[in-house]
Amino acid sequence: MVDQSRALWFSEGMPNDLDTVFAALADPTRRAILAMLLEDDMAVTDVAEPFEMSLAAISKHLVILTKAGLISQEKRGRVKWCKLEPDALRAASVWMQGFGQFEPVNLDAFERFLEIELPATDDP
Amino acid sequence: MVDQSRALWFSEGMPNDLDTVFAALADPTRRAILAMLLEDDMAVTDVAEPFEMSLAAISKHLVILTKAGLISQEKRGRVKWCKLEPDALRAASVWMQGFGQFEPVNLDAFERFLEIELPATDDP
DNA sequence: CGGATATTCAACCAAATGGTTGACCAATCA
DNA sequence: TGATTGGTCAACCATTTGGTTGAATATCCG
Repeated sequence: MVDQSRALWFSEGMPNDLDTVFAALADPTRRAILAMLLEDDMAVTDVAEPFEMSLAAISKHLVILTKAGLISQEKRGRVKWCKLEPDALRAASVWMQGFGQFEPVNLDAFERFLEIELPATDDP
Repeated sequence: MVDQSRALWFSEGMPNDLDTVFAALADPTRRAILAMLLEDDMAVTDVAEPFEMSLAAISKHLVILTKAGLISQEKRGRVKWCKLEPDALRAASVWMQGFGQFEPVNLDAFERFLEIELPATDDP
């Protein structure tokens, strides 16, 4: 027999912020933005530059990332700077590890993952 | 200056299966189902029982979880058994850890997390 | 001041999402 | 056989999502 309370605590009540975080991560454009911000803080226009969609669309994506707590935005002068806030991933990461019980993953693994997924952009 | 290739490898090309996994995790009902399956394999009807939605709705959620690879379904007789497939979380977990660079998370942390999030279901 | 730059707002649109209901199919049981 | 149980399918609906365009709002620069 299964503990049904598990179903309730997770599906009821206030909008779990895991909803927001996972939903934010479900879009490849937003994950790409996060990957870019991993290297440096960026202005909105610069974030938008490599993408083929409008600035307004990117602006919306940034709002979603901000609401999820995954980035913060600070306006200095007329430019708005975007900063990665990796702590927002902690709860989600903990949640996932609870299932996977993976061995601790290190940065090397992440780099390998990037290499595998990366199409040949070094020789354009 | 920022490496824009990072934006492209992530947003272009075939539908990244991180899309599917994160989208699957973004719904609280589906996370609840996964949590239930953490304890035991279950038949579809039993999965549906604690929820207030129709069986058909749950059936759809299970399809989504299956497509994401997060569960597998095997039909024995007239009942279809659902089994957690935690390996599907690995890629997503690696992706997230690349950002957070969290200290290794252990099961204790997960248990604490469950306790915190759990409303008082012990005294109904 | 006036023009350019940075960003958001508002209205709109197509497609995807999450749910419903009722019919349907398969397997079991009496 | 016939009724019941387990589960999906199909059609439908409301809402959300991800994008567009064009106008609006600041801010900086000469």
